[in-house]
Amino acid sequence: MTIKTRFAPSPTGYLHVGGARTALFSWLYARKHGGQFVLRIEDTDLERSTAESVNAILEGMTWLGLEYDEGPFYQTKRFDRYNEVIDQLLESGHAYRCDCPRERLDQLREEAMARKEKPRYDGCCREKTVNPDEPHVVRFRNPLDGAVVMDDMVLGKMVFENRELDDLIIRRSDGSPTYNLSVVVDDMDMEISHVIRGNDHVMNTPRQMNILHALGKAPPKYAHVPMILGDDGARLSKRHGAVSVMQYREQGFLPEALLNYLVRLGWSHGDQEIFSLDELTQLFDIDQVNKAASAFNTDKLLWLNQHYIKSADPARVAHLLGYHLGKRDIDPANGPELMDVVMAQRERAQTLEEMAEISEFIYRDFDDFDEKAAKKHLRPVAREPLERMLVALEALEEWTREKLHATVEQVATELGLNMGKVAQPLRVAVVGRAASPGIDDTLFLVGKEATLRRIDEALGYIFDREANTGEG
RNA sequence: GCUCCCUUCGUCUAGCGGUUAGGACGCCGGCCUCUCACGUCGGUAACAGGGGUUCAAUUCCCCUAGGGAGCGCCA
Repeated sequence: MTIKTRFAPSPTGYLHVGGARTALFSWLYARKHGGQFVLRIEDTDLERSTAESVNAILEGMTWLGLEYDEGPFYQTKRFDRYNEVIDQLLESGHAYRCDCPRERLDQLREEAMARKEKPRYDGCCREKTVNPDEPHVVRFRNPLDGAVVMDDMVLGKMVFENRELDDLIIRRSDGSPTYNLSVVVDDMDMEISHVIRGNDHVMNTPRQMNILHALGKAPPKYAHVPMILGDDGARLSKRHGAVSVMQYREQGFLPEALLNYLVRLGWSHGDQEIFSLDELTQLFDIDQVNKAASAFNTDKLLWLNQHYIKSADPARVAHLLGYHLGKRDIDPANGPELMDVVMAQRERAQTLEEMAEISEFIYRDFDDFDEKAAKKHLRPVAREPLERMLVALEALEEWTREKLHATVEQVATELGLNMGKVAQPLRVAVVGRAASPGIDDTLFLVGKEATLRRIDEALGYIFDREANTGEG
């Protein structure tokens, strides 16, 4: 059997992490088995589907690198086919027209709830003959007894009693097909062998299997993957911040980090945490996926992201960093080689956004010293080391890390101080705060001109402080 | 309310009848060190509860509790 999976989002919002993981699982499953992966846009809800959402989903898939072999298919372009199937069902008696007014349906629901029963359609029109020219919907004639058995690849064997199911609408009064009908037709026509989807679809499965059965087709294999919960264990929602995959890019995450994080939510391979896509296509399997929902933990994602920032090709990281610097109105061309910045900062940043932030000092003078840092390091005792550094650096002809390191070391030795006593005031003077890459890297990246200017500024600051407090 | 599903450290998880219940993130501490990090070493912390089955249950069964999903002319 040739393996074919699909990812079928509805374009009513952005691609979120839950959808992305489902897509990843489907993609991996297809890749692992040398099969095909299909992208299908489920836009039968004309009211809520938008072109922006379609673009956002396509963009998200591209960013993640989940390329599809077929599609994107749009259900709105297949209405004729769905109607053909509905008519076929009508003809064979597996479906019937229903003209129950909405008010009656609402009332039915309320009454059932009041009786503490599950709200279901009562089958009122099952045996009625409804005029096709009058307003009506088409319902699927679900079997009244018996049971549907689904052998789910993650949930295991599940049995649904037909009497728990009601006659679902498969064609709306406006003539458009509904979800449960169109998925069945599409999965059938596109020869999807494995339906991998979110847990929220479990209850649809027996209905879809019944429709398939009425059509005389064998059902595909199903795998219902658990939901992803928010940091707080509650259902993931907009309240949790970045739920859209593209927001993670904006925040400076690498796609491989997000993918690696997502695949470990519900799936594992022994104690291994880091997986390349190649490894995953070898190791992943859907029946090892957990049944229980899992909570999204941003701290772990950050850890993975830093791991990938550290191990990714610096040239690529540099390119990406350029984008994030640009968001801060910084033109990387007006500074050192971006690669040098990356090499100096990649062990200090968990995201590219953070890397851009902590690298600002390289490109422009800061407005104020960090209060705590200045208080601690820009004290009168630091005046002499800084004055000496100023002179020594001014005289330095080769602005290299080696020379810079030697200079700092020499000044420290001359004054009988340890490195820290010189490097820290110098760091605060040049960076504005107490944390930065090694002092030689820091000075190298800032450049001679800005370094001298900022040391001078810092000396002025110390001078003012001495004058004001009488410290000394 | 009804139907179905789930339940190991705070979080992600390993475990598939006999383990000092393992790893990872986080957190705490040591080392490294010019700062911050990185790295490294160590520590903290879990089988939801109750019944069975068994020589033996985290592992199998049942019940309870808690959590989730579904119950649309949404997907």
